[in-house]
Amino acid sequence: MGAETRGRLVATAGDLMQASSFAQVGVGDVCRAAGVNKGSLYHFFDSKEDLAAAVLDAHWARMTGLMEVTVGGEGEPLDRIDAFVAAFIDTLDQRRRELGTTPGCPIGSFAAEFAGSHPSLGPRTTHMLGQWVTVFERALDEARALGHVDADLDPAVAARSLVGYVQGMALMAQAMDDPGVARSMAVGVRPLLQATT
Amino acid sequence: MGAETRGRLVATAGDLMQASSFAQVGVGDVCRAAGVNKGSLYHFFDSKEDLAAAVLDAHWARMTGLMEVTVGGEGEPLDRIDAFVAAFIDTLDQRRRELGTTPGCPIGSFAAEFAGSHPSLGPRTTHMLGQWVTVFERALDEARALGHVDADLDPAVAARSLVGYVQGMALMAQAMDDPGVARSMAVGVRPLLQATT
DNA sequence: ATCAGAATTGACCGTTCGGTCAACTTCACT
DNA sequence: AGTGAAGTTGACCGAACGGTCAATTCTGAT
Repeated sequence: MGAETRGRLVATAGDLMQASSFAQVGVGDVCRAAGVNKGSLYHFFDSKEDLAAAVLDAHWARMTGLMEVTVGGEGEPLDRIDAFVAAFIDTLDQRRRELGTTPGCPIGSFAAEFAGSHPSLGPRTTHMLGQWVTVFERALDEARALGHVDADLDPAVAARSLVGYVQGMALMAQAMDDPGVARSMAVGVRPLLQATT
Repeated sequence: MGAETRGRLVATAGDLMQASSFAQVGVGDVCRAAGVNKGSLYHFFDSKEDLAAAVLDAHWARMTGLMEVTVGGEGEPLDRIDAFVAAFIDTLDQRRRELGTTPGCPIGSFAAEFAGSHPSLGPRTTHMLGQWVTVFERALDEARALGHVDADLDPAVAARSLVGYVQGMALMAQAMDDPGVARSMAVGVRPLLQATT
């Protein structure tokens, strides 16, 4: 079945691109690493850009899955946000073991590479970050109704700040090649949200 | 004098690379935009990597300059940190006007692109981020001595969190192509530092 | 005025890139 | 068993890449 080949291509390309970047990884590299010929790759994908879009979607699917079981789970909203951050850092750890180097946030890295320069991939990442903000925003609405955060807090702004902070955590961990850096930064989440409990 | 040509090459390469990325910008692009022949570029720089190192140093020089007049200035330490953040966002605004698109943090963007994949540029960016953290850390030491932040606060961790947060601010602003996003996130700086005043 | 070295030119090189293609094999379905 | 689509192969293409180089011009010190 070709679906398996396609999946292997997406997974391999995702690994390579997360370990370095979209531009640094050639389609030849992906094919070699995946054990697939170039013609096959272009049977499944129209272009390198199309492959990158599939990679991005795969990353985003994993991210939304992570959000569902944490932010969308049970318990108090701020605890659920904490749970997401912890789980996110765990994936950093896991990916570091798989890739041999600490990656950044797959969404954020693509966003930084494509923003303002790539006409289709850039907006796609921007939209994902926007959805991400919305998920946090809903949890913060809930927390505000419960009085768990300061009443003056603007959930929309705070949610955006939180996504940004997570991006910064990932970037610092990537630069230092140590997920522990992100873990130490996690204590800043609650203060950032002006939690009152 | 050749120094001017060299400077124009660094400035042009800096603009192009900040608007997209190192890998996306070819030396031919840089030469064309700078009005310089390729041979001249290789008279001043050993390689594209060498050029990128010069670009990075130029960015870092501007950043340290910004830090000196803000964090290293007069007044209370937390106010000086606020001043830096405000000035940093101003440069985002200014660069957006110059480049036509909102850039990320020049240091952070390079760090994300090179970390773990480029043997000389990666560590260089990491070192810069480390120095950046140290500057904040000293200001936070001062703030702690003055009782302006919670006594339990670990200045080293908080300083790293702050640099990360600034990176996240820049990334979000870049993705949304709106420095206003970063400006709205600035209100999170004080809470992040657990300021008590 | 001279001359050495810096700066500049633009053609050129080998490689790698993203992408194409016609031919071949495998698979699902009747 | 037969058939058409899906999947696979590997050679191939033009363009763009980073980088080189011999030749030429500019420049500042003597």
